[in-house]
Amino acid sequence: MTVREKDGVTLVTMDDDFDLVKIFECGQCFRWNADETGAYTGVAMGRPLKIARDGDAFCFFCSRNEFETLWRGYFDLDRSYGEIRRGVAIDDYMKEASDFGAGIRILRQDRWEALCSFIISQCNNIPRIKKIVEIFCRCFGDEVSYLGGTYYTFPDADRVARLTAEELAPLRCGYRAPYIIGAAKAVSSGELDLEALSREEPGVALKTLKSLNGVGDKVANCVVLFGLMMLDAFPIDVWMKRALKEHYGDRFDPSVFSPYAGIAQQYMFYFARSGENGK
DNA sequence: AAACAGGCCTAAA
DNA sequence: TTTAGGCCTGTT
Repeated sequence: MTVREKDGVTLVTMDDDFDLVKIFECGQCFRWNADETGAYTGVAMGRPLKIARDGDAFCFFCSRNEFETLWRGYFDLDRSYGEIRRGVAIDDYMKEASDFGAGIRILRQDRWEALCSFIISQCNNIPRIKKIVEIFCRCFGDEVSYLGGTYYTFPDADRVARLTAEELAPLRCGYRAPYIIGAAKAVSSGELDLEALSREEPGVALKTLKSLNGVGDKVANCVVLFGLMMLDAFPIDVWMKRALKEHYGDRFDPSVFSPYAGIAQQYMFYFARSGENGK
């Protein structure tokens, strides 16, 4: 990887898996959107960012300093996903799935945002999740100007903890509203310390998250994987259930992919969902 | 129009 | 420990 700043933007050449479309469309995040040129813009950790492909490099529309302090970690650029990808290709099916998903990386997302987003995700499809999250940020996040446009940060837990379910009505997120507020109160009060949780064993983190009302096994595993960056977590949704049953029968032990079961899961999930159009 | 969506909760076997 | 029904809302 080479990094150089030029005319106020940062150009990065990647020597490892890095596919913008796959990273942002594989279902792990909800706030990145492509424009007509294929460039993606999103907001994470309170900062907006645009990324465009530029020949064999990627153009990050931020200073080199911001790239190094924020985005390098966010995109997990110091881990070799190519190596992990080849490692989880344990059979013909996983070889096909991991080839198909080559370029995916797991984003080091904000912990609270991940918790909140995956609570919203339950029993919803991606377009609707994105819509709800966007309204949420627009209503309760902070306004940020960037490249001539207006963006909104993800509202922090303290802010959300002071809201009522009625105030969340514009989100049209239904029965998930009290779940969101409950989680916000837990985080805001300090009763739930996500930062500390990220240093615990995955099993402890899982159990702690599941003690929240509205957080079950699936959502908790997503938060552990995408929010706490524990790459061995293995969320199983309906797509994964189908794929696992079809290729491995009724019993399956994700520890065959350890310590990267979560990444294997993402290849499997993205591959399984690839038949769906538009969603 | 009724069923379903990237679940979860509760009640009941 | 597993299963059924209900839940907000939007789409098909």
